[in-house]
Amino acid sequence: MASDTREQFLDTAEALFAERGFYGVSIAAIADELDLTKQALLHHFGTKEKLYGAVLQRISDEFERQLARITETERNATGQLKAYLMALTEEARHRPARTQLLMRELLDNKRRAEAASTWYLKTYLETLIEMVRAVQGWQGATDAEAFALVYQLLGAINYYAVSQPTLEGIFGAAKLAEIDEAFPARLAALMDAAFRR
Amino acid sequence: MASDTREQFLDTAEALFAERGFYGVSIAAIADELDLTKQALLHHFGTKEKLYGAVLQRISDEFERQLARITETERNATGQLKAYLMALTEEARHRPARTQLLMRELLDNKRRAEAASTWYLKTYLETLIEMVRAVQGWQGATDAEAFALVYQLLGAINYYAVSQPTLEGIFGAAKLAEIDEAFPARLAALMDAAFRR
DNA sequence: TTCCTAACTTACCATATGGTAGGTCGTCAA
DNA sequence: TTGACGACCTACCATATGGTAAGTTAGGAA
Repeated sequence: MASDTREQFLDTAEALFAERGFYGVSIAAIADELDLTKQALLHHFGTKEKLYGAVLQRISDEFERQLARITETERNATGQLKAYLMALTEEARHRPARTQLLMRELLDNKRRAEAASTWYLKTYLETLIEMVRAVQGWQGATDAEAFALVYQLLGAINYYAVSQPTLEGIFGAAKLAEIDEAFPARLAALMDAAFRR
Repeated sequence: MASDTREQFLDTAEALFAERGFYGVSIAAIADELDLTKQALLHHFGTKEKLYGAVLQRISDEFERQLARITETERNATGQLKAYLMALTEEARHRPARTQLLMRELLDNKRRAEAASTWYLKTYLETLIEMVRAVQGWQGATDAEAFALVYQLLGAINYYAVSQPTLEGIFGAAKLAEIDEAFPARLAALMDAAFRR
């Protein structure tokens, strides 16, 4: 099927870009993975940049869907925020590539500075700030305070997620598994402590 | 002076690698910055990989020195850990390139998987875990718990540091300055909350 | 049957890249 | 004065890369 190939391109591109970064991957390498030529890829996406953009777009869409799903499910604000951040942790653990890619994007963003690459964060962050505001004791917080809180938690989650391979290299798989088990509980504790005011 | 050129190469290499990543920078570009040819660079460092290694090495050395300095200065354990993490925040803010570079290294590490690139983290993390253990109420913590705590705080700090340019793009310089001011206090609060047990 | 289009392919190209080979030149010790 | 050496440079090269040009082929509409 036609759109099937396109989707497969997006999958492999996402995985490879996450692993090696934009400059670390050639379009030929991506195409090879599917036993196609790079011209097939160019046929679908035009340029390498556009392919990369399409990968980000797809992630952004899924992000928004996920956030929406949780705000609908959970009732109270604190629960929502907590549930969302824990879901993010879970997601980051079992699909690390995505988190890696976004971290790279964060790093490269300055140069590739079109507004196009920040959209996915803006509304997302604003939603989270709103959620903090709804937490007991945080109604009066300034934007900056609410942002700082939420960003610190995001940092705790994403930094850890991205470190997995390196940590495995340092401590070994067994030790990492232990840490991996302790992490969510510690995170929950951190969140509770952070919300208290 | 001879070693002066070498040091200058390290400086520019560090800045450029931080900004664009290993594959995003050519050795010619680095040399250009100093009005030298890439052969001058190769003369000093042999290969691009070795240059990169030298950059990391230098950072690692300074890291260790800084950690040592603080463990000597501060007396009680909680104060040490807190002081160190706040210093890290400060450092990350006014020298973001370094933090960026280490974040990239974290991401690329899997592929460039020689032990050589993890050394700088291992002893460093172990020291921090020891410090957590010395905090009141944390003596009985498992390695995994202490690690999780410390890593969550490192994540909060580094993720934020690395996000500066992107955040400026999203919120504008004025808003970012506000956030930047609120951040340390929130971080201190988060740490206090996290230590309490 | 004919025609059009999407989904590819092979050929080709300009440019960039990391690295080698072999110099030049100034400084400093013998 | 000479000779060695470090710090550079010019010339060169094989390879990889993103992208263009010009096909080929299968399938569906007219």
